[in-house]
Amino acid sequence: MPQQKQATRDRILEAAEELFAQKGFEGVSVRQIMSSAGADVSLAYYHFKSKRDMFNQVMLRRVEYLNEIRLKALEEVEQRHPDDAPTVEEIIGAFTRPLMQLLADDHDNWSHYFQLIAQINNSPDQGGVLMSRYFDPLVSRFIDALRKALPDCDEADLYWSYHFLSGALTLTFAETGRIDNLSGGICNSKDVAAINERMHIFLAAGFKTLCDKS
Amino acid sequence: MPQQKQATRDRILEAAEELFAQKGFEGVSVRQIMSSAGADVSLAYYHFKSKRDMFNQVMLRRVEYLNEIRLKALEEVEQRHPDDAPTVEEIIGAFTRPLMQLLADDHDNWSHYFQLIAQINNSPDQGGVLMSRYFDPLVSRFIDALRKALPDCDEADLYWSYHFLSGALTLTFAETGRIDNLSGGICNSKDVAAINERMHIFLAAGFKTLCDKS
DNA sequence: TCACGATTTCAACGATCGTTGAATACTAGT
DNA sequence: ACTAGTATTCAACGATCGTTGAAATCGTGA
Repeated sequence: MPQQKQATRDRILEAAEELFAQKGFEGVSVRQIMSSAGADVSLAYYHFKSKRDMFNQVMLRRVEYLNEIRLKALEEVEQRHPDDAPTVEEIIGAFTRPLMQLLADDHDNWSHYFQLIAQINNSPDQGGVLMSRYFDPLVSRFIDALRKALPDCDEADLYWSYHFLSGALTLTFAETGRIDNLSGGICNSKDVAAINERMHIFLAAGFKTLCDKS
Repeated sequence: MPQQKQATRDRILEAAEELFAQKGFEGVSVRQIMSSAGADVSLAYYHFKSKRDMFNQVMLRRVEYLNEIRLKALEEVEQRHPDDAPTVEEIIGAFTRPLMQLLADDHDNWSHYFQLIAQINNSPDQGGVLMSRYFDPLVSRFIDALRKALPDCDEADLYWSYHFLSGALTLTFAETGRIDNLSGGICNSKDVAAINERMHIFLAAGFKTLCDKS
């Protein structure tokens, strides 16, 4: 694809990503997206088949890279343990820290993408199929690692633990500002460092306790 | 309000609740809601000021009862401990079990309301202010109880722990079916008993571990 | 039985929606 | 400079959106 066309396409996708993340798929019109991208409405249908196709391309644009760096983080942790299994904290850290790092770098507007994922993960309509489509291969790989770290864990406990992790993680992505209100300013939704210090500790404790309950 | 009018209003609110929960505020038209309620479009504007007002009434209809039974559950737990503080597990159980009980009873379509809350909690646009408006007084009351149960806990740790709890809880409400796919059928999104056995264990462990990390 | 107010229906408003085909501007190779 | 194809703009389609005012129907007390 020529450089210029690619640049326009990316501008559209970035505008779409931000607006979809804020207002949801139905809450934004193609006109609003194209206006925010500084282009004519009908140009959307030169670059994409439909609004839904545009949404799919927004998702696809980043998901491959995301799964790649998280898999690499897991492999690095595993290579540090050639004989035994990594700890639960290490595995969960490999799952969450690459994302936190992208947020902390404040590059390429990753926060918008994560906000979009937060909405999708919690949408009863299509959330299940979309999240499974994009993330289940990677997640299964992480669950395999966790199973080795928790060899006596019941399978259902393992999956439910991941479910709780997923909820905690994606609410963090949403950056709704609620914790700011609730805590009276003690906490800040966008304080990545504060989250990075705490999330894997909280979640690893949940995993270990639930999976040892028998 | 006359009985008949109230009945129609409730039919509209129930249809709106279900559709808002599935598709979001912008994803559903007033015509769809009224058609699902079996009434004329313009009747919506006899009973409500606007679509947004209808949405607010959907929220308000249940929130008072919800906060009431959860507060009562907390007070019961506290009365069982006249001298010391309740355990973290007990407090979190008082926070989550009344909701699980409503789901288990399968009465009055509470699942739709909870799905709606899941979406709102994770919506970057208005999620923070809406959740704070409806739930922060009750949540502050629970955090007070947790502070007593964890007297050495850092304030930020306490609030972040609640944040992770909130994410895990509301993703459970969403019932997206993702855990069904991911686990290959081992887990079921709607299996309230399975959740009830696990959630408070996972979350209480997170609270206790994070708040004792110092 | 009648009348009156409360509830519901009918018909339509302007605005905006997603989408399309034709016309225009641009860019690269000759 | 000319041309061919690529990228963008213009104008408009029918459908649906939230909302409204007036007409019709209903239930109720006189």
